[in-house]
Parts: sequence; C-alpha cells; structure tokens
Amino acid sequence: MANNVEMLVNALSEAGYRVTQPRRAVIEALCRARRSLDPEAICTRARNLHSAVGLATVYRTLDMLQALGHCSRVQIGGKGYALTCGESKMHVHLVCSHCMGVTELEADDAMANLKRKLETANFKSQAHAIELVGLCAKCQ
Amino acid sequence: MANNVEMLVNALSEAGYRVTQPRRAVIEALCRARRSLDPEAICTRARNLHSAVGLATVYRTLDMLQALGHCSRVQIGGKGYALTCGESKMHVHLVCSHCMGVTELEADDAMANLKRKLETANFKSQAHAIELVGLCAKCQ
DNA sequence: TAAAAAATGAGAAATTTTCTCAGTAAGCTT
DNA sequence: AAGCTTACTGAGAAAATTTCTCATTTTTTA
Repeated sequence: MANNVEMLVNALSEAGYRVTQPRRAVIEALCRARRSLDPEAICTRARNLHSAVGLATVYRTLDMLQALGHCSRVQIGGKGYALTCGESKMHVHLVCSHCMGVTELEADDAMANLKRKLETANFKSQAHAIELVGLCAKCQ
Repeated sequence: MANNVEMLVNALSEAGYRVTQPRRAVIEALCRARRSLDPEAICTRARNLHSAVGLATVYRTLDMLQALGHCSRVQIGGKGYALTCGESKMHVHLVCSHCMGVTELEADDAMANLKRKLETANFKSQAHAIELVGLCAKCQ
C-alpha cells in the first residue's frame, strides 16, 4: 500500500489543516485497515490509537481526505470508506460476499490501459478506489 | 448507454420479480437520467411517469437492480445511484472533484488483464465499484 | 373472473450524518 | 519554553436518510 500515515498527514498539513492527534488516529486506522471501513468502525479503531475520538471528527477527517482525493466512499456490499491510490498504481480490493475476507490485488498494467482511455475522454484522474465483490476461491 | 427500459424490465422478470408500474417508472427515470440521481430525485421523476410512487418502492427497486448488478451507488461527492453496464463489462465511474458530475466509462478492454488476474486468483466477481476522482473536461 | 400471492404507499422507527457549542490543543510569536 | 490566537474537539442535539410495518391494491395464475 502506497499510502502511509506521514504522506497523508503531510497532505493535510500542506492543505492548511492542522495535524491533530485525533486526525492522525483516523488516518492510521485507515492505513492499517485491509478493507474499507464504515465511520463507526474507523472511530472504534481510532480510539485504540488515541483515547478520545468522536464520530464527528471521523466524518470531518474523512471529508478532508476526500476533498484532497486521498479517500473515497466505496459502496457495494459494505458501506465503507477506503484510501485511494495515487496516479500510476492500481490497487484492487476483492471482497468475498460469503466469508467477507479481503484479498488485495495489484494491477498497474490495467491502469496504464485505462489512462489512455482517460486521455481520450479528457479526464484528469487524481485518485481511485476499486472494490470488487464476489466469491473467493474457498467459498465457491 | 446500453441500458434500456425493456432490458432491465426483463432482467427483473427473469429474476422472478414482478414487473409493476412503479418499478417500471423507477427504471425509466434511471434510464432517462443523464447523470446519477439520489433516491428522492428518482422518486420525483418516477412520479411524473406513474402517478404514485413511494420512496420505499424506489429503495426497494434500487436494491433489486443493485443485486442484479444493473445499478450501483456512486458515492464520492454526490450521493446518487446510476445504472451500470452489463454483467461482464467493466464500467468505471469518473467523478469530477470540482463539479461533482459523474460520467460512466466503458473500460472492458482496459480491464482485460484485471479479469485474467481474477481468474488466476479464482475469484468470481459479482459486482464492482471502480471510481476515479479527478477533473472532468469542463472543469480543468 | 376469482383467488392467492406479491407489491404498494404512507407514515413510523431506526440509522446515519451533520450541526452546535463550550472547552481543548495546535502552532505561531516572542 | 511560555503565552496567545485560532482552529479543532467530543458529546449530544438536530436533521437527513434509510428501513420497516401494515392495511390496501395490483399482478399473476388457474
């Protein structure tokens, strides 16, 4: 995962936001998660890293990260937020609808193809989030 | 867009659901929309096509279409639902971080090698959300 | 056309998200 | 390092969204 806490923290800082303990805890919770999480889950995990984190702060931090293009809401089966990847790397989450397990897949080459399409559409991509829901090898 | 009312109506029917006037109205509202709509907006439009459509029915129909893979929630800036392309086709949502508009891109070929990767991993995909955030042609 | 089953709309209930505000902490300035 | 300014905070209230309930209506089957 290309996203690391310091990178995101710097992004907040450079955008003029203050780097506070609760915000850092939310970012760390997102970075550690192997799958997308809903705000409540992010809040719980953030609390393990910094004693008091309110749900409102989770929403506020998510909004910020989202505005900066580092996070997006992914809504298929779950209802979570996940960090997005930068330009060139394509990072895919495979979520099993049966066991809820998550596998990660790198598919940079697919991204290269997609980029060509985006140029034609004249869309300047900043970040992306990709989640596939289906049945994993074990659960079929 | 490959989706047309009859195709979707057939999909419902084949899945064992009844084809009712309100459901048809919701589908038609979605088909006519050039962008993603939130449930309230879908309800209003569906009412123009069939005098009484309750919000609950809109949610119920969206859930069905979603379960059948014909619709998905697009949630980055906006909060709408949009129709997706057919089963096997990979579609990408391009979300403009400035105007919040959502465009759909068909990227089946670009995603060909991702599909191969899925086969190798023996993951049977049922639905997917691929969202790219960036600047659309107009907003650059 | 009548009977059985599924679907409906409206409003209630539950859930999620946003807002408010007095207290707190971050990051300048010195 | 201490003080000062201002942004940020958590908690709970308020608003908005989503789901549920149920008496009635519509669809389908026979």
